[in-house]
Amino acid sequence: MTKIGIRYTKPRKLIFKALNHFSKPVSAAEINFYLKNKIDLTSIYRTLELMKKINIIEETEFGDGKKRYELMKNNKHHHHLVCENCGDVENIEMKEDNLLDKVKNKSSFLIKEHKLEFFGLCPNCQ
Amino acid sequence: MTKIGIRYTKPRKLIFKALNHFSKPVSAAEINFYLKNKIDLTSIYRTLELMKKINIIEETEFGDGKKRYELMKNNKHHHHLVCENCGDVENIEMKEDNLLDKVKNKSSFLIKEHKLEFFGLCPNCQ
DNA sequence: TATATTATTGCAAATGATTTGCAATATGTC
DNA sequence: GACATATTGCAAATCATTTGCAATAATATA
Repeated sequence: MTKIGIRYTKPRKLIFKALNHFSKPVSAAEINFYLKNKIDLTSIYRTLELMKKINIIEETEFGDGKKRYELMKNNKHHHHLVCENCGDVENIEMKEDNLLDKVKNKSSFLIKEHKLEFFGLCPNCQ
Repeated sequence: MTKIGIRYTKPRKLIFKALNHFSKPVSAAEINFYLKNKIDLTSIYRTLELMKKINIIEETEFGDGKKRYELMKNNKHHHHLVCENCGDVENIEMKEDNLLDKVKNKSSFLIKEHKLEFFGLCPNCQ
């Protein structure tokens, strides 16, 4: 009997490399462009889906109808500042335990994750 | 010379009524369904666009690829708890000045707005 | 009140992101 | 290296949203 498992293939390596290259959330199309079309968009989508499932990337949405993905470096979750003018993104980390505790007290939901994004103007665009 | 202006038409009244009926963010399709197809989807999209522009509704995304809209009651902005199982949504308000101040200090972005959403399981689905 | 002027609507078709089916290919195991 | 299975690329489908345009509705003015 042959073992089954997830394979670390050439396309997946490239997509991982691409994600690693960016330090901000990127769309499937951006990865595709960065990889010069070497990998089919479909495979990029499927790989991202997989990476999301095994929890090595995080998905974000900035409101323009495309999903963006980002490697979850050292398992630390962070938030984003998005420039409404040029689209530039800055990462931001913060202690948010207080906030989370507050919400957990207020609500009877069992909270698993949260998303916090800020929108405004980057230094260049102000 | 004829004056120009925004018209408060029948379709717009209905869409407003629909938004008012829901106490959570709803998609264009949900509004359309609620209004029993009386108003064309296109017009719903255009009206939502307009309402967003004149700042009477807020747009949210819960990560399933649809935009949702919600009336901005008494100008108070709030956040959401989304059940990952049944899709139910609970509104939540909180004092977040501390948080905002912190971010403003940490970053050189000029922050205009932010979105904060929580995901987990509602009481029924736990 | 009728008419003129401009805004808005509905329909059909276009677009853009993402997904699905499937045969061809690459991987890892024995 | 041969085999079993996972993965890929391509074409086509799907889903949300947008656009063009001629028909219609709303409002100001005669």
